[in-house]
Amino acid sequence: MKYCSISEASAKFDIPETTIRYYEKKGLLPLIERDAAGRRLFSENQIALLETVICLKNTHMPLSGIKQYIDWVIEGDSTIELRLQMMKNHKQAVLAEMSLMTESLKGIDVKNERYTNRKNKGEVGQ
Amino acid sequence: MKYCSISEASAKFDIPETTIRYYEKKGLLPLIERDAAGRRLFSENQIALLETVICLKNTHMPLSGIKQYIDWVIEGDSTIELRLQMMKNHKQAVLAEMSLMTESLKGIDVKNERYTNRKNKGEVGQ
DNA sequence: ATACAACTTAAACCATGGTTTAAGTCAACA
DNA sequence: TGTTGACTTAAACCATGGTTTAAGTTGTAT
Repeated sequence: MKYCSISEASAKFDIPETTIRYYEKKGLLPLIERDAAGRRLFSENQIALLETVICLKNTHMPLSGIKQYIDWVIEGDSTIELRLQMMKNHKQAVLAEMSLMTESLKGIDVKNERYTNRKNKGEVGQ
Repeated sequence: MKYCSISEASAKFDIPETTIRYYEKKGLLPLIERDAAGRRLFSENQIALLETVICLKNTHMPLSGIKQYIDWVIEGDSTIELRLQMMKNHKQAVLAEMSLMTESLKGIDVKNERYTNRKNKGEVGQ
């Protein structure tokens, strides 16, 4: 199996090494191996897990939630139903958040149009 | 003109009164009037401004950015171009963020499908 | 008139998600 | 051999976005 260093993992996902160490300390990246000098060695499995962590982070799951998910991964196949349910709930939350963002963007656009109109008409206000 | 109390504003937008006071303190809600007892009175204009603040917050603009925007609103029509440009940039940032969220959701889905397959096939792994 | 709910303030406190610092270890190259 | 650069650690520090606390004022209902 191919291993990679923390600097390679950092470059691969464009996140600081400090953040990777922080995630490990928080329990989001368990079971990372070390070389003779104590340096982290990321297996392909660990890289896949880190990618999952990043996907969950990108969709605004709190680190505590990500940790719960990772704990279930470590626990094994008995937790697959729990994980699927968690992901289902999370996906709904993300879609709701994106809806809110879309609605809020619309609200902002409405004001922008007012500005643009005012610019041409010389009105005053917010 | 119709005025409303902090509790009415709080109810209208479903945000805590403490948060509204915090926003005022941070300069996001300037020029709020007071009654004889020193209580906040929100004019329709203020309510519209609060709605803008909330739209910007919902789309993850930092409070410091929202304050800049509000400062420009207060400054008057000479800042309309600046505001339009800011909103244009912000909108691009929000669309990029939503893209990343959508991509990350896909990444999560791929893993979920693997789980579902494994559940049926009895494989092992993340 | 008195009790209650709703309001006021400034300041301390809190959670989240990192980042920075200080001190040290190690491998490889000149 | 020594110095350079990448790595290690624990712990302190930081920014953001509020929330809570403590102490006090006000308006309305009984």
